[in-house]
Amino acid sequence: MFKELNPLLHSELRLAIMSVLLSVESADFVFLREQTGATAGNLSVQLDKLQKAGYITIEKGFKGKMPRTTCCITDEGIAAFEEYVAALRSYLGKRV
Amino acid sequence: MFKELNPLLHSELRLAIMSVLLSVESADFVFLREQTGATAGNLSVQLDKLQKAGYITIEKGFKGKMPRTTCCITDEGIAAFEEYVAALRSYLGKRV
DNA sequence: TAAAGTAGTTTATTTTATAAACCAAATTTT
DNA sequence: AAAATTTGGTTTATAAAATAAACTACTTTA
Repeated sequence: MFKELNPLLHSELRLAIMSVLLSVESADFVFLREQTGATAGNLSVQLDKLQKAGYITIEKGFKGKMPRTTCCITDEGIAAFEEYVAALRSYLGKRV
Repeated sequence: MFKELNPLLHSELRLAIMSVLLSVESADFVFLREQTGATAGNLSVQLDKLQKAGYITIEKGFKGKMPRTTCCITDEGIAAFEEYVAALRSYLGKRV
């Protein structure tokens, strides 16, 4: 009847992160913080979880002298997102 | 950018409960347990939360000698559900 | 009448989300 | 050139949630 909702994606902030990354191919920490409105601490934790799941990649480098963290969604992440949306449909019926 | 997801509805089981109640007008405890696959304990707790939020009504009576708990969605519950779906769209883009 | 089943509730445990505190380096102010 | 502030984060602590396990009360069946 109802499909299971991937608990890693069924989180407001992680869903927002994935949503941003789906639309931009690459986003840095500050951009993600602005777009999602999250606190830096929360963002840091959730990015880590997404990376550990293999849904995003995180690269740390420098822009000039300042640290810069760049995130990209992976193919696996895209697939997981699509599956999450498909699962959601089983709850929302024709509404979506 | 992203709309807030009502935390009361952003829960797999509570969303499933609401989804069932939207489609049937009235459902008893056992039916909800079967449809959602939830344990009785979890279902009991989540029904309570939905009732306290005013999203469903719960009536307790008897079917013969056995207790029977009947649940209905309220207008407020329907409205909250619709709003939740609208908020979800901001995360899912054209996918829904 | 003892065992098993039904319909749930309550309580305890584990997970999760979030915020607060912190750190290191860079920049700005005095 | 110190001192204070800002930037870009991470780590740790706390609050909230989900879930399971244990329990209650009653009924049915053997």
